[in-house]
Amino acid sequence: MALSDRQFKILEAIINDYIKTAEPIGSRTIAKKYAMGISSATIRNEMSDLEDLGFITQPHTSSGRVPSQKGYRFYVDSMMPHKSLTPEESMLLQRMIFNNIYQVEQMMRQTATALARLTRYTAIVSEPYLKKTRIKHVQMIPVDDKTIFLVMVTDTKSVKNQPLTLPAAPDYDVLNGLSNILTQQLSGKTIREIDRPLIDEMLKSFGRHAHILMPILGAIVGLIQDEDDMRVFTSGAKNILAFPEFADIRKAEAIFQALEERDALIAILGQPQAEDIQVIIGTENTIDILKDCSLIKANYSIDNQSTGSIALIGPTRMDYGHAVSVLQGILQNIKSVLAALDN
Amino acid sequence: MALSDRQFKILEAIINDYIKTAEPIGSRTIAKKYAMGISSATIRNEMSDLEDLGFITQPHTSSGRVPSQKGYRFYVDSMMPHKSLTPEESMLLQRMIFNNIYQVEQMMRQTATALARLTRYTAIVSEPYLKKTRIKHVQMIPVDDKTIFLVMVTDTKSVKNQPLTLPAAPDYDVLNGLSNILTQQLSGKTIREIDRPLIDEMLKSFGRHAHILMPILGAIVGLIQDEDDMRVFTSGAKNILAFPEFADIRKAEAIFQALEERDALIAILGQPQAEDIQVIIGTENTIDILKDCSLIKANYSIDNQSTGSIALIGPTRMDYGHAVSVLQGILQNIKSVLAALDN
DNA sequence: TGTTAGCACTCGTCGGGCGAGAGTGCTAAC
DNA sequence: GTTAGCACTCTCGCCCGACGAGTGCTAACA
Repeated sequence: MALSDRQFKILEAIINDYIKTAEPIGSRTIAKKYAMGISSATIRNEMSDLEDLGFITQPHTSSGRVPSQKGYRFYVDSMMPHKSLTPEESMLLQRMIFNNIYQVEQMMRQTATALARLTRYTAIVSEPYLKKTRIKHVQMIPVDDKTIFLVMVTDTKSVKNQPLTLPAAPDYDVLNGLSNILTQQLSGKTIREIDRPLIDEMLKSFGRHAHILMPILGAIVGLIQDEDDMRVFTSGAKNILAFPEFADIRKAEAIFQALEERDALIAILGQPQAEDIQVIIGTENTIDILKDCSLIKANYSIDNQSTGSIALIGPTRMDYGHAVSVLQGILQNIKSVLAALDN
Repeated sequence: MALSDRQFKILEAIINDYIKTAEPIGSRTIAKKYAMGISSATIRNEMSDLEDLGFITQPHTSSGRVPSQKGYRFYVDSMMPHKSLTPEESMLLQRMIFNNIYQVEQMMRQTATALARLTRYTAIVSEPYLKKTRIKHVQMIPVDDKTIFLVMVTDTKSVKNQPLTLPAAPDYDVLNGLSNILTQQLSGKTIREIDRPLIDEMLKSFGRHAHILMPILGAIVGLIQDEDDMRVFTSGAKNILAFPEFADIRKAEAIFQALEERDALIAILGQPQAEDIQVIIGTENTIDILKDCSLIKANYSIDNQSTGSIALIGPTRMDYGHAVSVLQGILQNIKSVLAALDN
């Protein structure tokens, strides 16, 4: 079901044009503007096929075509131009980011500002942080044969809990024993201090229940990450208003709302992923507010311990190529600045 | 030119109604809704007079009346109801502000959030800060017979200058002498350290030029405040979108832009004023972006040295009574929290 | 003299109708 | 397989008239 060369070119033209103009694009326009030596009628036939394949849609009969979510996905995966920053952009970036950096917080702010300015989208940046909350007590409680409750008390005197589904949950006595082991081994530790030897030791103590240790540790880390507050900065929220897709104020309002709430921002940034730069288009995002938006996201880390994320939010009709290149450029800068700060 | 009792009541009705509905209000509506025992025709006559007096205007012939800026000013000065917080509001406020306060920054954030939530306007809060930049050198340069240039060098090696208009500017030699006195007395000092005895001493040294000392000191303090960076928090920017007066996205955009720029925010907060709570309506504000808005502003201080501001931005059609009462309530809370933190 | 009813008038809004324009799908010919 | 041509669809902007809210003025009334 691969696209023919011509279909590819037509799809590319449609997406590029739509990214620029936000207007549905018709066969005649393509024929004229992109001069590919075929008539508009032929293009119409191809467009009809592209629509059948799900790459483009019509807002209404007898209007031009608009890329669909699948179309954008294909674009990002297979035909996005690999732009690099223009010299002006790089210089601006250097100037903005290295200007007066004397602490991480400031760098994060500047990063967010730079991202928003260069892309004209909305930037979210989370601070890399060192996890510091200490575990005090861990207790597991059986719920049913597959589920247990994990309860944790931290040195900040907060109690957190989370249900946990296991292939087969041990019974009360066993859980109690395991809870004791966990408390003994982890009490007083931050999650940074849970290292390989410690894990190996616990695996041994867990004996035949070793297989449930990692899910439990994962949950504990999650709870603490939740507890540690990570600062999040945004910039360029107002850029949203410039896009015709947000002319309806209520849509914009929902996004502004989210941008003001730390929890919402953290949810948007989500868990760090393995990939370098991730592009999440429209409803690929599970967060409802962003169903009309795309999110471009990257993570960075310092010595694999402390990680932060940077992301861009824009309409699904984003200039993905440019946004990705700016994000990459900034990522480079962050890394070098952080390295410099570390010394 | 005092208003008759009846005119007063009619104006009050118009303003209260308009604050609620954002719709021009006609004579019949007043007659029906506010049952003041006179016919709509009479009200029409009175409204015509109120319009001549400048308190209300018509968006177009044959539409209802809308309060003018002068009308709002009169309302705020003379007829604003003195509301106090509802018990729910006070409790919410207590909960929000005292919840988990362990540092000033967090309190500021929470204050901004609370203000925005309770009023549904946009809140700006600046952190109280200890001025720390030290003066190194002060030099005054004559420009013409009324104006001098004040140039200051600080220990952070930045040079700042500002024109200053005086009733009669001394000539070059005098200014030079006075500059020397200023530099001698102020060098190495922060603005916190400019106290009464020091000022008295300088007044003596200034001799017959004593009267220009205070404006000069004012300018110096201004320049340093400018230099010291003060953190500013905002909350509820998205509330702006809910007002029909900002249905035109471009207006909203300008405000969002300002809310994202620290310098703009500081300009909005402006210099601390003597008054407790200030209401600045529409074009009374010199900042262009806010010409369609009103600003309610208050300052607070710790031992008269370190001051911060809190402010609310809304459409000129604001519920001034409520906003002022919330601001007052929050001010109280800030003061007590700060006092507690101090110990 | 102040108040009111009545009336003519103004102006913005809303909905319907209409033409222009953009774009499509289909058909038939090349 | 490609293209010209054509009928058709749908949106958009425009005009127009009806409607309603509201006014100012006048004349009558207490």
